[in-house]
Amino acid sequence: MTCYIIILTRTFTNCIDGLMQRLEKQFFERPTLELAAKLLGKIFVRRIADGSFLKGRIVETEAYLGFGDEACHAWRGRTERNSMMFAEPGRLYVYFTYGSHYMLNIVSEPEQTAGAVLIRAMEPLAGESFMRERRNTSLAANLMSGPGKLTQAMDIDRSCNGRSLFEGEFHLEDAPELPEETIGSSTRVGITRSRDLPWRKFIIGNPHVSRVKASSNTK
DNA sequence: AGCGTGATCTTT
DNA sequence: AAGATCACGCTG
Repeated sequence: MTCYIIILTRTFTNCIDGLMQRLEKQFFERPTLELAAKLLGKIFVRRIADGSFLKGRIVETEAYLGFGDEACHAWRGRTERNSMMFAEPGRLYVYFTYGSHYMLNIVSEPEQTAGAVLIRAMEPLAGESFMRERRNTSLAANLMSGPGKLTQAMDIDRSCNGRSLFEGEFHLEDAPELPEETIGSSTRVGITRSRDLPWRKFIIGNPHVSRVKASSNTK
């Protein structure tokens, strides 16, 4: 009997998984700020060398726009570092900062228009032992609760810059749309220019959202 | 609250 | 060639 229930549960779970499709190109073809909110709850997936998967549910993002947003790397135009922000939506923009951290962004806006969504935090869903080893911590809420942490956990570095979410080792899995009242907005973290824009989006109350100094994660 | 870290960009 | 800045994380 117990066995039967387990099999039924498994089957049901697999069905649910089966219904959740890989996100295709059209999903990313929307304004960056809207994309930043719609990405919350979606599942970022990387297949690693041994064939297994690292998965994380996106719980915190920030929007960056080339035009009219002085906090964006591309606000003064194209340079060698920021050029991936001008690519077509659905590619990864990965850069190095503060002498030690890689930042993961998903490119938005049509080709030749700069825009991207910074992935700031994820909730680990698969591959946690791999992540624990890379992060050197045992606490789940410390694996991917920050933009530098999640790239370390998922072994994402400069070599991932420009990779596509529509082929190869990276993709996003769809997930049910979140109720609007579960999504919070705030100003972006760690910037000086254009600091008043409420372009940070997060899932209210989720323990994997990054801790920010003297600000709220509640609204 | 302070500091390591190094690539990138601006200014000389 | 030199200096400033930086979409951060860790220790204390």
